[in-house]
Amino acid sequence: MIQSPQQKYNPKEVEERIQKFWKENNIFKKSIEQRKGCPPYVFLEGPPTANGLPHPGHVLTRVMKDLILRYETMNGHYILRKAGWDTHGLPVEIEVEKKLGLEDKQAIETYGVKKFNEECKKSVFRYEHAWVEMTHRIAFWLDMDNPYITLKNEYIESVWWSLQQAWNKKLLYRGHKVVPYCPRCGTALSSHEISQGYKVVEDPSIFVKFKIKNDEGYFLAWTTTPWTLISNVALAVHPKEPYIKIRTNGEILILAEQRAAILLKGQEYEILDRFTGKELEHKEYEPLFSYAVPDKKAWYVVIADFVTMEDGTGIVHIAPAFGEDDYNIGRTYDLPVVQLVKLDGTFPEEVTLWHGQFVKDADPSIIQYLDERGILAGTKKHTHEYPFCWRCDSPLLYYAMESWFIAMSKVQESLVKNNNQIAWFPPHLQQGRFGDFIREVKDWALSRDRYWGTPLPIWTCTNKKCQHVLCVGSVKELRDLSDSFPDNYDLHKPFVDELVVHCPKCQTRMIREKEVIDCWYDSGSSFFAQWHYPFENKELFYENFPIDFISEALDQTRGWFYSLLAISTFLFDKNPYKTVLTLGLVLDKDNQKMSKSKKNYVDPTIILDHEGADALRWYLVSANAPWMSTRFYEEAVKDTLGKFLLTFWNSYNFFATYAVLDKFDPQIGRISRLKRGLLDQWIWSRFNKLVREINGYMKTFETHKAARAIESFVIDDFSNWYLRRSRKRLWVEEKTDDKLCGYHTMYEIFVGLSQILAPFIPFITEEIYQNLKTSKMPESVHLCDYLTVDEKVIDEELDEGMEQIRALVESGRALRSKINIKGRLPLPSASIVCSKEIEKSTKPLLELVKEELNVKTISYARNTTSFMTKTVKPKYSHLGPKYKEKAKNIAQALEPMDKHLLYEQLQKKKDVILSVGGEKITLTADDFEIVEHEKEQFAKATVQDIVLFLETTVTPALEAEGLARELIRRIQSMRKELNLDVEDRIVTEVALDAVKRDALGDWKDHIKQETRSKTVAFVDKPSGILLKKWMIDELAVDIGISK
RNA sequence: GGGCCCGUAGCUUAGAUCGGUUGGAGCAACCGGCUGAUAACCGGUAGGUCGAGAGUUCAAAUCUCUCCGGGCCCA
Repeated sequence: MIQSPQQKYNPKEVEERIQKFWKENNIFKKSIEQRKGCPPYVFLEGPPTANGLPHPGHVLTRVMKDLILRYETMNGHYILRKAGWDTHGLPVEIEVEKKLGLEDKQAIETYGVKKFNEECKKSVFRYEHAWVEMTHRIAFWLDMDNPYITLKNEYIESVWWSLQQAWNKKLLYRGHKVVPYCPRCGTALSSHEISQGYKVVEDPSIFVKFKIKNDEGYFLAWTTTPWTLISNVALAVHPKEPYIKIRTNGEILILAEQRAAILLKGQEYEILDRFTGKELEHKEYEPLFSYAVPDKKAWYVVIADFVTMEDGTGIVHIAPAFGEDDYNIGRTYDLPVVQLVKLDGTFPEEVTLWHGQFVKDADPSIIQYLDERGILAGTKKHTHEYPFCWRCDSPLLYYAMESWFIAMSKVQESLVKNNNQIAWFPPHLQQGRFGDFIREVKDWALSRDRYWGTPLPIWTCTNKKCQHVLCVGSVKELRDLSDSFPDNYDLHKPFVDELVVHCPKCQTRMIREKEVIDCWYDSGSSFFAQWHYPFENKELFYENFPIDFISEALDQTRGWFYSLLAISTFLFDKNPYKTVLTLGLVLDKDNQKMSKSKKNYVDPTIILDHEGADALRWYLVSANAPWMSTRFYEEAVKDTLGKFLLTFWNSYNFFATYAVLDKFDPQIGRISRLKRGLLDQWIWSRFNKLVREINGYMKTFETHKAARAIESFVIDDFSNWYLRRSRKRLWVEEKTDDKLCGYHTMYEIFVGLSQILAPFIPFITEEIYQNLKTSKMPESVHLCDYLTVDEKVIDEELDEGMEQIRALVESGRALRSKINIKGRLPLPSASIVCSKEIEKSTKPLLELVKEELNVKTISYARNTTSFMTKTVKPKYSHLGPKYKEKAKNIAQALEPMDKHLLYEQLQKKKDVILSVGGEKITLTADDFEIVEHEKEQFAKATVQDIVLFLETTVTPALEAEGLARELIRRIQSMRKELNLDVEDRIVTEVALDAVKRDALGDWKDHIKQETRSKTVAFVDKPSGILLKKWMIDELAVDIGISK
């Protein structure tokens, strides 16, 4: 039996109650179990790190994931929803460093790596509770009891296995990576660390001459880091740009033509030769310094696209140890990596002149030295951004560090191929940001010289003669290689480093490479490592690969979305996921990124407490396309609550209140839909159209459009039209068929709405469903199947007719307001002028118009003639030039004439003869404009192809009826003021003007009935428990009512 | 510095793929009305250099270029 719902919607209370219901009845578990054996829809959770509090952005991601997963579950898919935690990485270490007051790596070593890593392990779950709580409150159904965790031995073992695969495929190699490095802290900085420390500084920039080998003249190069010249190994030019050889001041120089024009402006120079950069390739020059002893060919010209014509000379000095571009071009040309700078940022012994000096401090001295040797062509101050250490404020050096790489460039074609198999939402990312990235993919710098991470499983034999290197791919392998491998182990530093591992070739002790790996590799391995594949769960893995759906925010494009694809590509040569939904960022009210330092951070729990999870979810889903950034602030969620959720709740409340009153039972007396009235058929047709529309939008993740379609259905079609139009039939006391049809239709729509809305707003829909469901229906709305459209019930003609009817009603009401005739005053008739087609589609619904417009009769006409009259108006632009000064007199003569008669005369006789100042003047139709307007007793409104006329003559009878309605309304509002029950009966006494009293005689019974009065008496002095004086227009009325 | 996305009324937005009459809604404001479900509803009024400028065109919110602002990613 349907129960009376709460009048006020209290989100927190409803949500807590529903959570309890789900928990007690294991609904989440059942929603998965019940689909066992159904086609799977594989989802992979992008693991968050729980060492920080969840952010509104995380809420959005979780809401969107939940929406899609609930939707697909209801559509009959079996979906596992394993949670995951990302636990390694530098941010974790930094948090712990701060907490323990450790300043640098040395301090960590002193503190003890074991203790440090234990702290890290604790730290990663510091806010786990907050994450679990948030996930729970927004109702993201996720199996958080069995998450994958990247720090677990099993997880690490799977990662090791994959690294061994890379090793076996010869993709894992040791090389150099140029990183921003702080010489004081002795550590490389991650990109997010350096982005905090850019400053604008002024540095010396110098022009240097490099003597061409076996030829006269010099290459003129430019640099802002003179200290790197000592490690110079090449010069780079742009392949396509023109270069010139010139003679100026008795010197021969080569530089870019464009740059010469700017640098040597006003100076005289003679152009000796002209060529493209490409032609200079491999031309040799003499080194500036003799400190470097390269092991490979060096000191020649290379070509590179990154050379710009915006500054410098178009010739760039290359030192592969100190610049990423330099390093990459060095790899292309197999240049030596000359690195004449020590880790502490000073020059080593071989650089005799500046030995022991900090490189940046040595710049002036180097410049002076070059000048003395006559190879300095000029200096210039250069202002640019330069990174500084956020910790100690030292200038950072770009510095080539030894690093392990995965040779992604070798599988670039597969990456592109596999990317093309993925359905990207929004599509532009596939070939845009992401496609660009993988087309120019660089080798993945995998290793991090840090502590808290998956250890790189590479061991090297310490025997100088052997030097065997191996990559371990399982715990068993490692155990077999080592002495005394304990039962209790933890595959982190320092355990792995302390193991005594023997070389399988010479039995000498092997030492592990000290690094850990990039934590992006950890999370990118989740698609197999979550199952401990290939050591366990092989079948589970194959059932869940490739993944159907992943979704994260835009910043993951080159993060997790890439690391998954990269790893899957070299392991399986397959795209790991079929569909990826990229979400926009969540910004604050002013479109600014949320951050704690800016204090514009909105705490989601406040909104959850005030507006509730459903309002929050609905706002996030309906506000914007998922891939667009969304502003997030409480006021916006509040609007959503008021606009949509409360309307939904109140219409449900209205229905349920009456259903309870009438003891409506959905299982009794159901009337076939075809036998129901047109209004019922119409709303059912609309509802099915809505279902069709939603399913279309959900396929393309246009969740905002789906949400808005539902919103407009609920508010406009269902609440404001269907329910409003249905109110009267519920007020009837006896159980009419019409009333029953209404109840059944409303019931079916509410059940249907709770089902289609369930993935969006899981709480309120469950609340409604629980009250409405019969014992034959699934125990939770989340165990129902999603609705599919019933095309048969969609009636386009009815729909169109209703559209026209609603447009008519609207314009009719506007018309009444324009001519100032209140809606309560009945009018004798309305006429609709329209085509036969429109008549056909609107005729069955005409009763609605009649009631809404409060007219006695309504009829159709094909044309407007009987309502309009045509008149003429003198056309002064015509009469003026023709009659000059007489025109004024003509106008005067026309003035008193009946313009309609004039029109008719012009129609019949074609002319009109006037006598003006004794002169006869003949005017023809050309001299007039025809003006059309409605006859006096009609008011006219036009909607599209329909013209509506209201007859405005009010008879005394109509006036009496209008007055009766005015009285009813006032008595009703007094009932409301007394807070009476709908069923309560009252005694009504009314005092009003005697004439009106007589006129109202016929309406007394009607008033009695409408106001549920036992008696209605016209008296001189009304009595009652509530007495009120009213003014109805000019008429004073006193009313008294009592129970 | 480079790449990508975004910019429409005070706010939230439709319209942009494919140029075509006067750029639609909702919220908020104001005026009027209605109300025995509603924090609602109905009618009206006001509110727009469609981020700016230039170009293409008979015609640009829509196409092109430049610039400005915001965001993300990469340097």
